[in-house]
Amino acid sequence: MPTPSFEPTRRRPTLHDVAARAGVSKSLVSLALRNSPKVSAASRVAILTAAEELGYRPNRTASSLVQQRTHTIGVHILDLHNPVFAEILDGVHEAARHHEYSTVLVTGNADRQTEKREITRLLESRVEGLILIAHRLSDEDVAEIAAEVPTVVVTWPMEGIAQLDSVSGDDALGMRLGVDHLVALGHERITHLSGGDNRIAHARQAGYEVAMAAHGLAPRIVSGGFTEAAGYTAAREAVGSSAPRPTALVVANDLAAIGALAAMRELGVDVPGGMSIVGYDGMRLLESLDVTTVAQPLADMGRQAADLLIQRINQPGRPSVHSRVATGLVARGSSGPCALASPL
Amino acid sequence: MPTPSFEPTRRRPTLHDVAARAGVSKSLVSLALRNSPKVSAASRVAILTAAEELGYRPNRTASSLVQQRTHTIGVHILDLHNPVFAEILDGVHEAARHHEYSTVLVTGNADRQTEKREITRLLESRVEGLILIAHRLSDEDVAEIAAEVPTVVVTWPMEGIAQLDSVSGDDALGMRLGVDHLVALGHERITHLSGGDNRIAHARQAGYEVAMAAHGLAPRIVSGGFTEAAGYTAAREAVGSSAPRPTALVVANDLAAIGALAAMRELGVDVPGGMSIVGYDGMRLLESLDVTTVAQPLADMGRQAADLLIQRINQPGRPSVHSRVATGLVARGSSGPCALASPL
DNA sequence: ATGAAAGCGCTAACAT
DNA sequence: ATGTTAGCGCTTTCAT
Repeated sequence: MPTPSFEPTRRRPTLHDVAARAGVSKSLVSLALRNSPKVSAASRVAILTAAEELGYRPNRTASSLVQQRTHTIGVHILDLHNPVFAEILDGVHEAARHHEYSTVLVTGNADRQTEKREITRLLESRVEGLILIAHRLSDEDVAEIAAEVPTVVVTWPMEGIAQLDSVSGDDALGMRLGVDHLVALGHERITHLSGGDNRIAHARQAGYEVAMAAHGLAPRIVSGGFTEAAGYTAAREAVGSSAPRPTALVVANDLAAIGALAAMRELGVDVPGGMSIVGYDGMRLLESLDVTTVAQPLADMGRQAADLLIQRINQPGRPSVHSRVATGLVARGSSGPCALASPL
Repeated sequence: MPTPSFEPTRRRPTLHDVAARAGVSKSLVSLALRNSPKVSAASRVAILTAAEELGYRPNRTASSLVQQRTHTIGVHILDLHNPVFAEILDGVHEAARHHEYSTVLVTGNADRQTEKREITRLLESRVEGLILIAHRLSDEDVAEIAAEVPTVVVTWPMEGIAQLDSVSGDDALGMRLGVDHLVALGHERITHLSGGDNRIAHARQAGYEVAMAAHGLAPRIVSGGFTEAAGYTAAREAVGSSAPRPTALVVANDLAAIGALAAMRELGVDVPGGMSIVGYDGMRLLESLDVTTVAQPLADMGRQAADLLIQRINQPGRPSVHSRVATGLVARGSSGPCALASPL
């Protein structure tokens, strides 16, 4: 098979070139290349051969322009460093491929300005729909985007916006499960390391507060973030502060829980002997690390998001769907009985 | 600020619509929107206002077509689940933005067919260059791609292909550092958990073999892969096999090292007391996990890749560059003195 | 089964 | 400073 090379001098072959070489018209080449049945076998062979010989490569910018369709959905990811998002993406990819949509992936590095710019780019590229796997945009920004193109927000419910669907876990329930688990193990001094100042962190923190109140326990919150570094710092603060040391930490997400674990190691606090730790999200890596977490069906969330999006692309007017997926506690080695509870 | 919404019925506004509303010609609108200095202040205001009111959104497919440029580079990532790649991407993004290039990200899930399809899509979308952050393609495939568009391969040196640059660490040196470290700690029974059947795994395995030979030690290899699961399985096999149990494991990458750690925990083998473990790649997460690793400057590799690519886009003829970045051992808590060496 | 022609939304060369 | 025109590479009527 020849490998034509295109020096800057030589123009890339176009449909026109293929047509000329095969001795047919441009339109026929176009049909043949898209497997239309109304092309004779002879022409088809001639065309395919010519295309092959020239190293023809269809130009999607041209076909998108004329078709007014891109068959592409845009996916924005909050943070590529968090494996959680990769797991959600697996589901998105699977569903998108199933419906013969391409995906194009961008990230805003959890920075509002960058996010806006990247999403603008997607819109200018005329993606047919958008999946936001977490974001830092304002409600107004999201509403504007959703007015322009079908949109699905993954990770929290965002109701009341037209043309917008969402897929999320139940943070209140999840936090309740985490706290219940620790209380059942005899813990009472349970500190929450928060995820900082963003929507999902707030929801989880609120869930924690409600759950603690339900057990008649006083909430203790240290503000943190969704990264290992933030979890590390918050955990040190939680342990080092003047108040009586907590016996358990419910952390805003898995990554921060890993940071909290690192802090305990450094402080010489045994886990779970001296401190129980519970994460949130259910990323696969935590299985290897033997960390208890509140798990969500991540790939399934991605799959649902893509399905909902493609449905809406095909039927823009349909009512919004706000799917809530099941959340469950996965108990592992980082949580155990409270040492204070059983006097030894 | 108005938020125009585009029902399926209403067409998206185009340059033409903006021009009509502002009472000027299409070309002037085009100039104004791109901040050309040769547009009068009055016209500029009228145009910007009209665009705003209509909710005008430029169509990149059209402008790419006419300009014959996309200002976009395509990035293929082997595996989004491996945080190593996210760290490389940070560098790519930084450099790309600096040169005002957009990036579009695809992944082939480490599957050759999918990789080819995704890269084909990028080529059809007329990306101006390609960065392959690891891949599973054949040399022929890569050569064909590089003949068509400037390409940079990250993670291993790929010499002898025109229009192709590469950025990689030195796997032979890296493995040497890992083995030296363990030998210095008194280890002799050092088993390598390999990365499976792919180029980079082979290079690391070869490096291990040379390093062992240099110390007059017999190599022991268990074949594994680049995931936690593969590392877990390989580690169990290494420990469970009939031969005298190794005292140290040099693992093909960090993710597999995490799996190996999990296996040790499950088997009740203390790390580093009963087993030392060394990873490879130097991903940030390992700091939190306190795991020794052979580290590469990941973000810097990404930055270099993007810089090289953009250089080549601007100067297609220049000779190939094969950059090798510095590799260094980062000793942490997962490696320690060999218990057998110091009789206690 | 095949071809001619129009046009998608935009930029750029060339007027004026 | 602004308008006119041509055309990027493709798909899609509409003829034949």
